[in-house]
Amino acid sequence: MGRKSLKEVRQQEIILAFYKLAKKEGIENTSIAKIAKAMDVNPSLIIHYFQTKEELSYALIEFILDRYTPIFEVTNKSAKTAREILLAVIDNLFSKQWNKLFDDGLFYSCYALSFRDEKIKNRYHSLLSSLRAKLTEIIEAANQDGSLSIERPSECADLIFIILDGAYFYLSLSKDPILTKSKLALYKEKALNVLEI
Amino acid sequence: MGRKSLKEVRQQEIILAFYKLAKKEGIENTSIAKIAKAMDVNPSLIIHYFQTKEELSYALIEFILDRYTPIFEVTNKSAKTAREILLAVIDNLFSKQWNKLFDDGLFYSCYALSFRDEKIKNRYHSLLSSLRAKLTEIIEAANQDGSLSIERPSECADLIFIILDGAYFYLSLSKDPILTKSKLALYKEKALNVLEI
Amino acid sequence: MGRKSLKEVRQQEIILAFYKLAKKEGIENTSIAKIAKAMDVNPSLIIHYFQTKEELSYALIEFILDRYTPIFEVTNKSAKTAREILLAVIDNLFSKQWNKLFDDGLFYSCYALSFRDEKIKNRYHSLLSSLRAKLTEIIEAANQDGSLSIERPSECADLIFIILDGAYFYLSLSKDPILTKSKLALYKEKALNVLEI
Amino acid sequence: MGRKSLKEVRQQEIILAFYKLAKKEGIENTSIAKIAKAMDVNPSLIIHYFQTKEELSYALIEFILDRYTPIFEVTNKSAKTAREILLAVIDNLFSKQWNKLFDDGLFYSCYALSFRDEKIKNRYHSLLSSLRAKLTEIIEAANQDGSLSIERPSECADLIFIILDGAYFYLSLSKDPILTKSKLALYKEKALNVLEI
DNA sequence: GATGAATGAGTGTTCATTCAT
DNA sequence: GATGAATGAACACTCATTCAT
Repeated sequence: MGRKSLKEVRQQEIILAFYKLAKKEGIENTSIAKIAKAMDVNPSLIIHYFQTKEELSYALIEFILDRYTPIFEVTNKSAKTAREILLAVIDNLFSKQWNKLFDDGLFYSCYALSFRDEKIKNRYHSLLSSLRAKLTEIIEAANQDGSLSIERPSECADLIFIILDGAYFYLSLSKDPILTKSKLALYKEKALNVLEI
Repeated sequence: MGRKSLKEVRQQEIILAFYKLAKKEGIENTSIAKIAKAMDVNPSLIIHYFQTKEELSYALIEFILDRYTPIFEVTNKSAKTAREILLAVIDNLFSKQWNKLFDDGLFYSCYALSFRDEKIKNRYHSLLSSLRAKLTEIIEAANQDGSLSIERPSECADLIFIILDGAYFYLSLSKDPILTKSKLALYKEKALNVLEI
Repeated sequence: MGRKSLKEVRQQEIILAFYKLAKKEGIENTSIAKIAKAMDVNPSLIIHYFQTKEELSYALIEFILDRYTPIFEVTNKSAKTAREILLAVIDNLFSKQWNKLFDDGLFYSCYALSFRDEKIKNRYHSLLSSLRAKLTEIIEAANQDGSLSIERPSECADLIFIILDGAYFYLSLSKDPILTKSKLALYKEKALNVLEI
Repeated sequence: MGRKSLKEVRQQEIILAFYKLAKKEGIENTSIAKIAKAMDVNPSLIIHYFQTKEELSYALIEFILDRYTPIFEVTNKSAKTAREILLAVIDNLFSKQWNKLFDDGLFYSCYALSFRDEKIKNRYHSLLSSLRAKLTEIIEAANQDGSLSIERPSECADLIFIILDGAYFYLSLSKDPILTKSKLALYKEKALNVLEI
C-alpha cells in the first residue's frame, strides 16, 4: 500500500492550520499569508499545493464536514440490539460531544457560503442527506427486529434532524450552559417521541 | 445655523446599498469602496456617516433583522378570533412570503458572525427570543378564549420555532421547489400537532 | 480700546488646542480634524479662521516661539543692579523653568521645518538674534556701570547662547534628571566664565 | 533551495531612496508609495522588505546616524602625533565637510522624533555619547605623550561638543555663508581654548 | 520541494479642503 | 458664526498570485 505521499501529508497540514486559524479568527479573516506564517513556511508553498484560494477553501469545507463522520460511531456496536444502537445515536446527536474539533461558527460560515456557491451547497446537501439516510437505516433495522414500528422511517429520521438542527441553531446563541443542557434534554425527548419511544 | 441634516436619509441609503451588494456578492466581499461606487459617491462619505466598517456592519445587521418584523402581521386582526390569528401566523411562518427583501444567505452569514462578536450574538438572541415571546402571547390568548388548551405555551412556542428553524436550515439547501413546498407543508403540520390542532 | 474680537479669541483657542495636541502626539500627527474634535467644534470652523493648514502651522510656530518671551523676565528689575539682572537672567536661561508651557519636542520639530520653509527659518533666526541682542544689552549695561568689562559684548552673548543651545540639545536626550541638573550647573559655570565672572 | 536573496541590496536601495526623498521633501511627507514610485517598483515590495513604515523609519535613522562615522577619520593617522590627530579631528568637526550625504534638516527632524520615541532617543543618545568617548580617547592619548595636559578629558570633550552642537544649531539658520564660516572659525578657536591650545 | 522576488488590485481610513445653508 | 455635506487624493498595509531559482 505504501505510505502517503508527501503531497497529501503537506496538504493535510495546511488544511489543519487553515482550520485552526479560521476557527479562531473567522474564515474571511484567514489569508494564505496568515496560514503560511502559522506554519512557518512560505506562502508560495501553499499555492503550490492548492493552486488557488478557492481550492483551498473547498478542501477546508471537506475537512469540516468530515468532522461529522464519527457522529454515528457507537461503541460495542456488534454487541448491541438495533434499538440500543438507535438510542446511542440519538444520545450522540443531542450531546454534540462526538467531535472536539468541531466548531459551530465555522460550520455556519461555510453553510452561508453555500448560498453563493453551488458546489458548497451540494456538499452540504449531500452531508445532510447522508446523515438522514444513515439514521433511516438504523430505524429500519429496529423496525425489522420488531423493537420499533415506525411507518415512514425516512420521514421520521428527517424530522429528528429538523429538530436537531433547529435546536443547535437556537442554542448556539445561548450563553447559559445549564439552560442549554436542559433544553437539549427536552428536545431529545421530543425526538424520542417522534420515534414513539 | 448649519446645513440641514441628511444623516438619517443618507445612512439608510448606504445601508440599503450595502444590503443589495452583500446579498449579491456576500458580506465579506462587500467593501466600502464598492458600496460607494454603487451609490456613485465617494468612499469617504460612507465613513463620514458610519465612522468605521464595523459600525456599518452593525447597522446592516440591524436592518436585516428588522426584516423579521412583519412576520406577525396578520390582516384584519381585530376581526379574527385568537385561534384564527394563531393559524394565520403559523401560515406566515411556514410560507416565508412575509418579506421579499429577505435573504437567507445574508441572514446565515450574519448569524455566523455572532460566534465571534458578542454584540451580534446578543442581537440575534434577542430577536429569536422576542419571536418566541410573541408566539407565546398568541397561544395564551387562544388558551384564554377556550379555543386551545396548551399546558406550557412558551415551551410550545419554542418547539414550533425549533421546527421552523430546522426546516429552513435544511430546505435552504434544496434545489427542488416542489419538494421544498411539500416538505414545508409537512413541517407545518407537525407544528400544528405541537399545538394539538 | 474695546475688547478682543471673537475672531481673535477663537483663533487663540484653536492654536492652544493645536499646541496641546501637537505636544502630546507630534505636529505631523495633528490634523485639523483632531483639533476640531478636541475642541468639540466642526473642522470647517478651523478652516474658517485659518484658511489653510499652512497658515495654522505658522500661527502655531508663532505661538511656540512666543513662549520664549518670559525668558528675560526678572522680578524686581528696577531694584537691581545691572550685574544682578545679568546673573538672574543667566540663572533663568540655565534653569529652563521660565515657561511650563514649553515643549522641547515641538520646538525642535518646528525648528526642523525651517530647513524646508524659509518663512519659518526667518522666524527662528530672528528669535535667536533677538535673544542675543537682549543679552548683549544687559552685558553692555553692566559694562557701563563698571560691574563688568567685557570687550566684545555681542560676541560674548553669542557664545553664551551657543553653550546654552548645545547644552539643551544634548541634555534633552538624557534620562537621568540628577545628572542633567549637575551638567546644567557645569555649563552655567562655563557661561559665567565667558563673562569673566 | 529557493531563489537567491536580494534582501540586503534591496533594503539598502530602499533606504537610500527614502533618504533622498526625505531630504528633499521632509520625512513626514515621504510615503511608502512615493518611495516606491521613485524606485519604480510596487509599494508592496517595500513592505515586503520592511514590514512596517515604522521599521523603515528606524532603518532610515540608522542610516542617517551612520553618516557620522567618518567624522573621526583622519588621513595618515599612523604618521601623526596624538596632538596632530586631535587638531585634525577638531578641524573635521568644525568644517562639516566630512560627509556630503549629510542633511541637517533630516538630522533635526529625526532628532525631534526622539521626544516621542524612546528607541530613537536611545539611538541618538548613544551616538552623541560615543562621539564624546572617541574625542576623550584622543585627548587622553595627547595627555599621555605629554603634548597636552588636560585635567578632566571627558569633561573637556563634552564641552567641545556642546560648543559644536550649539554652533551648528545656530548656524543652520544662517543664510550668509561667509558669516557662517567666520563664526565657525571663532567657535573652533573657543573649542581649542577649552583644550588650552 | 521550497523559497524569495515582485506585482497589482484591493482594504479601511484619514486628510485638507470646498461649498451650501 | 457655525454646521454638515461632499470630495478626491493620499495613507499604510494586505491580498492572492506568478515566476525565477
